[in-house]
Amino acid sequence: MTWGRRAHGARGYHHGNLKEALVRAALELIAEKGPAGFTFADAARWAGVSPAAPYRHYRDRDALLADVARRGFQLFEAALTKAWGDGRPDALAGFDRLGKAYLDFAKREPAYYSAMFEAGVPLDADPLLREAGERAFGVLRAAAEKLVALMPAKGRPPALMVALHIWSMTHGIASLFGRGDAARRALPMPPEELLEAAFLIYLRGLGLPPDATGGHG
Amino acid sequence: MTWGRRAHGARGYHHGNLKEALVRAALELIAEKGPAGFTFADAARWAGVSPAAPYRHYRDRDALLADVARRGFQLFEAALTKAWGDGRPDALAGFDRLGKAYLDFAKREPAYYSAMFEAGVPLDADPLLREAGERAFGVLRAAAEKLVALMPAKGRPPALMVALHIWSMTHGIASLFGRGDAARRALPMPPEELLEAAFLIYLRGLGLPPDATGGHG
DNA sequence: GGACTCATGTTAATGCCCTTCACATGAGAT
DNA sequence: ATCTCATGTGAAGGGCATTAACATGAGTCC
Repeated sequence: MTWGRRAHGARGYHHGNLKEALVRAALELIAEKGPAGFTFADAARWAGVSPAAPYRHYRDRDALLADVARRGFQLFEAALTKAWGDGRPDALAGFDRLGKAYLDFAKREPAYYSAMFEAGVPLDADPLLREAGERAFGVLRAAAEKLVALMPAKGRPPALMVALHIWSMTHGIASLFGRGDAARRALPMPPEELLEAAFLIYLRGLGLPPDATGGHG
Repeated sequence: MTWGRRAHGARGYHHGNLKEALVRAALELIAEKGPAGFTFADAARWAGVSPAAPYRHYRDRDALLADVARRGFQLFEAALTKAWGDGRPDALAGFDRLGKAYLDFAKREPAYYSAMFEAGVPLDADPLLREAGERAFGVLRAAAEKLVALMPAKGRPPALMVALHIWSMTHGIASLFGRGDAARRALPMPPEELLEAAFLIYLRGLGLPPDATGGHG
């Protein structure tokens, strides 16, 4: 009962910043027990308020989850944008950082990642959520545009398709092997290496200049 | 209350086949409301028994879910094995069927697929579950062995890595775009085409004989 | 300053679900 | 016919989701 009244700056009757506290609580609880084992009442308890208080800020548990997912997509977009670094010094290097940033996000922010991709949050639930997700994907797509521009125009694949391939591969690896949790499969190599090798093979299949790939995997 | 007493062959006090009925109920309910919106009590109601009855067959809700996942992996393995067809007439054709069978399973058996990959069932929970999952993956791995055997020994990639790449890519596509549900993203092309194109590019990147790929995507 | 208003919290209450316990039933063994 | 045990029932305790009625206090308007 005395956990955070002063520590977090909470006051007496009114919390003052309950919405943010609920989001933090959700992240803690999701990271701890998975998206399924997170309850609205838990979040309220964690924030030090009564079980009914969260309803003043979120319509229901799913709305809170959707908000967490939306914030996650924003952070995700920022991380991807930073990693891409406008494709410098070249698109290949940028792509490599992009993939690592994706896996890194899944590993370092498993709670956000769960909410974004595994919690079964319907994207239609919130237009803001859908938009945030599409903006994050937009980074991948813009990167793919620059990547295919390296290729000779003849036989150049659609950038959207390339972006979807990269996304699928990376998400597949993150989803199957991404977290060190006990719930996931074991791997004979780190996920980053698995992904990097896949990138190199895929890019070679696209006909990208082999000299820029730094040799072999 | 009268829905299935006779229709499903259930008797009076004793159901007679409750375990199977619970599995079917779980599949129905997961398909309908997702793995999260499935409750033990619902399954009991669906089977026409009291809420306490399922506990005679499963320790708890998660155990039922794990059993559904285990059965799913068995069906999955059978579907993949059949699709692979021992790599005839060649490994490329077999691989193509394998990918389609993977997506097809995700689409036709969303309830099984959810339980297997998205319900957060810990693989450690049941040794039988883990084994079933590994046997299903074994089909992919055996196929990858035959595939890399087509390549010149020099620079031949590890078959396990190839299997993991294929698995990740396919799972990524299935997970992100696989089902027609409203909860998933829209695609400018059917997932099967997206996957097939990725296969072709990836195999070309591996240096597989281009003439066997049938031209381009 | 004092009263008003409204966002934000609380308590209480309902209904559902999870889980366990004591008890009931009936199918198969002796 | 009786015994036994797997299987099912009903009731009960505890928790969560959700709503309704009420409480608090921060900001606003005189």
